[in-house]
Amino acid sequence: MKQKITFSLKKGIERLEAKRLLKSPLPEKIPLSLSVAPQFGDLTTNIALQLKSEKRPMILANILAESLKEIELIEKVEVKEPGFINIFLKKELFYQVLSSVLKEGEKFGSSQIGKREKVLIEFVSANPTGPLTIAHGRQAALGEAMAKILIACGYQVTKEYYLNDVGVQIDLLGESLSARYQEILDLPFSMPVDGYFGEYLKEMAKDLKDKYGKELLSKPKKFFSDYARDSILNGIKKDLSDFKVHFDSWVREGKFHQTGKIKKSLSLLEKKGYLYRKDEALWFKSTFFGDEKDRVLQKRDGAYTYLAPDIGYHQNKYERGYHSLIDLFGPDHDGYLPRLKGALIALGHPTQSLSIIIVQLTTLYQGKKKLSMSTRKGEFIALRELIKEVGADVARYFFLSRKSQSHLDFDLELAKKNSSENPAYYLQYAHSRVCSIMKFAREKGISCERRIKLSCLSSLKEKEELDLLRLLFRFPYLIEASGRTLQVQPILSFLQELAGDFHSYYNKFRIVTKERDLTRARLLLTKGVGTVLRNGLRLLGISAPEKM
RNA sequence: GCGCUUGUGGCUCAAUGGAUAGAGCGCUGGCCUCCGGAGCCAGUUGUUGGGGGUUCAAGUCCCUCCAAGCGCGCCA
Repeated sequence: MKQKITFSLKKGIERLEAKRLLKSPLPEKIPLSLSVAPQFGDLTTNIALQLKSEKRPMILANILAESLKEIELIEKVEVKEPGFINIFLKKELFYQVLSSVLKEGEKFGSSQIGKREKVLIEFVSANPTGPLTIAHGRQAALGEAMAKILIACGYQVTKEYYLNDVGVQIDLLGESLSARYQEILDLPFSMPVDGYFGEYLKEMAKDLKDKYGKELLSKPKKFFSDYARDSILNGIKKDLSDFKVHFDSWVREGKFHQTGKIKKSLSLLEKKGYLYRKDEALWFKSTFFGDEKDRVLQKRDGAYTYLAPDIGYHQNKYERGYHSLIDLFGPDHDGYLPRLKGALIALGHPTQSLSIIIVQLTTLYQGKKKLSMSTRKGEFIALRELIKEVGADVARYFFLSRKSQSHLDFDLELAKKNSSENPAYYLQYAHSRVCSIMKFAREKGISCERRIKLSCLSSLKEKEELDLLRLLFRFPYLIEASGRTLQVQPILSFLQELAGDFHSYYNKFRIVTKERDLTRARLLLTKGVGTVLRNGLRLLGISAPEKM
């Protein structure tokens, strides 16, 4: 429908051009958006306001509006000051939408705009030095949702977790565990200054003592760091699976050190002239790409900095055939971006091929008290505790109901207290209500499972019914927009509106009545609403229960 | 000090530069002999941090000031 309208508008504009009414070049894109309020129709365009002309926008708008009236399924076209063109669609179109919802089922809302393009989305990637925190939970919820949305838009998506499994942090982790082990054996011990002080290492040390007694005292450092790393990693994997987040691929940083990939990327940079030596270290000219200073890639002692393997890793993503990369990072990485982006541009990759999304922190409150979140100091609320307190669905709802660049305040007490009146349940309740109505109808022997007759839908005449149909009509466009902008939150707002309208409708009208055609039509509408709710919730990773 | 992000009812947050700034929580008062009351209906709450500017149109863009969070290593 949208395509037909933009096509017609385009032709209209070309005619204006031919009459030499325009001063500006033809616009590349015709803006056509879903209207914000019912009195402005279903679709609206401000194109007449954007064209530069000697004529007033209202005049242009009227000319363009004329040509739209020819299109099938358009009820009427109105032009409003200062030059909006508002398009009202016919009821029949909405009946058709409902019938495609019912026909397509769980596919409704999907599209092929991604053209099977390969996309790699990397998120969480927490170091295996401690349990996942709430901040990681937010990234996990967002990344998982984005991936599902992109898949629905027809992209080939790989979800990847990059594991920093080597280096100073892991050494420190091992030393910390080793110290805790000595502590629990009542031997003198000293924690490294920058070590990890969380309770989880004490517990791990206790496990070691229970299993092996004093046997491990002679083990080398590497034993402790490997042990700590692997058992924390197992914990992370379990947390993720409890949070219903699944990764297609796990990549270890260690692999890049071994295979010489880092060296290869660096020599490529060198060939292009972006590297130099100073003070016995190897530097990258990141200032050339807008960074505040140049960065060291290889230290005086020959070891790589964090940046070097990361360049190798990203280069490797491109080599694996991905056209576009998405990274979700925490806000502590924002100063880091210019160097990474700079390096990838230096390697010849188009700047638009890399989208980096900074996911802001979540500040956790217990009532008025702010809880700190440092993994090293051991002060944090683990994701698993949050899930235990409020459940995975509620946690997801909170994470996704804010746009990613907003700081999010999460009051644990409130979330617990309000658990029975939680906004997350509002959506799920609407879905269960749909299921319950369908069940009621089935038990009464009323079936609407057979072939859908459009003629029966014409009994849907109430304003509330048409409004619900309008919402169903919007859904596919919303998913497309979400796939383009990587904004997840609008889907949640939409579902909230759909659930709200359905709840109101249910309270105002009876679905199952004595009139057969009306009942059948309303049941189909109910079923369609349920399908869209379920599809939307699935994209967000929130379950859609049939009963609550 | 510099950089990034944020500032919207009492609280937590929405609003592709568009038309009357919306939800939830809270508070007040109503609604089940009938498809689930985890719901619905009505009411209450706003100089969108302050000040300038751009635009037919600014919560949204630009400048400036104020406030909060984060970041400014040959750490990761």
